[in-house]
Amino acid sequence: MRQASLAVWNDLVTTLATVELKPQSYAALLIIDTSPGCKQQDIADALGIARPNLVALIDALVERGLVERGVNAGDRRSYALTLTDAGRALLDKGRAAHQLHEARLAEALSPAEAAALLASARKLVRG
Amino acid sequence: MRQASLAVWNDLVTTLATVELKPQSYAALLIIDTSPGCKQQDIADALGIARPNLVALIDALVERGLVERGVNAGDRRSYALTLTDAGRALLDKGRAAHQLHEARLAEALSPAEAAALLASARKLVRG
DNA sequence: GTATAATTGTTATAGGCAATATCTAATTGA
DNA sequence: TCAATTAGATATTGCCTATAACAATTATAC
Repeated sequence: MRQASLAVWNDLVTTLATVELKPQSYAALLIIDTSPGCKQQDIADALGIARPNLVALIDALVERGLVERGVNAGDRRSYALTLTDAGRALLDKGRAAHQLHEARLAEALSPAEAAALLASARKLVRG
Repeated sequence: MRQASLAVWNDLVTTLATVELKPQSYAALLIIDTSPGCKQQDIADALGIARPNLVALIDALVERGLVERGVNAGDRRSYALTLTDAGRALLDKGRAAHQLHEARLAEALSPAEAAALLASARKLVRG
């Protein structure tokens, strides 16, 4: 099971790499797109990593002109993260790559199998 | 799915920790018990890790008096790894912990679900 | 209303795990 | 016999994550 998870993960990594994204960068873009103006902390929580390790990740996205650290009027401690046009464009490419990855999984597993797998996975996460 | 794999893995880690074993140490003991006199390389291959990283692992097991590096008459380059009595005793405790872990999984998943999960996992590893 | 606590982002640092390069000793094979 | 291969070991590197400590800002308690 661990091997399977790793195999799927590696496929996702290589697929996203075609658009110069890592799973974490892609996930961060997705979150910022869904919740514009969110804080870095929100992303760290969603990704399940510690705050310090997020700084470099966001740094890289800002440096590539994909994300902007705007000022948050209500709380000047935190940034209001938003996607740039370039960020939205790359996110679309990332989504396409992601779908490619999912399609590859669909070749290996029938829809019923995939659904059962996800259901079992969820039970294991809870339990 | 990645989260599920991680959750299961973490449960195994903490369960084995109660007998002072890591998954890799436990696996190494299992392999040596199954194939007494095997080489370090065999274990590295089985564990899927590089040879240099195995040295410290075996070092630790030898230092704890669980494993012995015997001479291999036929090939003096390699060691003939064997379990000591203490190693066999701890391996038994490890097996008990492992079964506890499996029992905990069985609470979350029915036998049919578990079988389906494993079948899907195998397909994904191949594909 | 001020003092204390908590939060946000940041830096520096350390630990765990895996990979590569290189070395010695020993074995195999042309 | 000499070159190539193999086993183990050491050193080094990189990647990812976690912790500690800090400045700035906000929230809470008294």
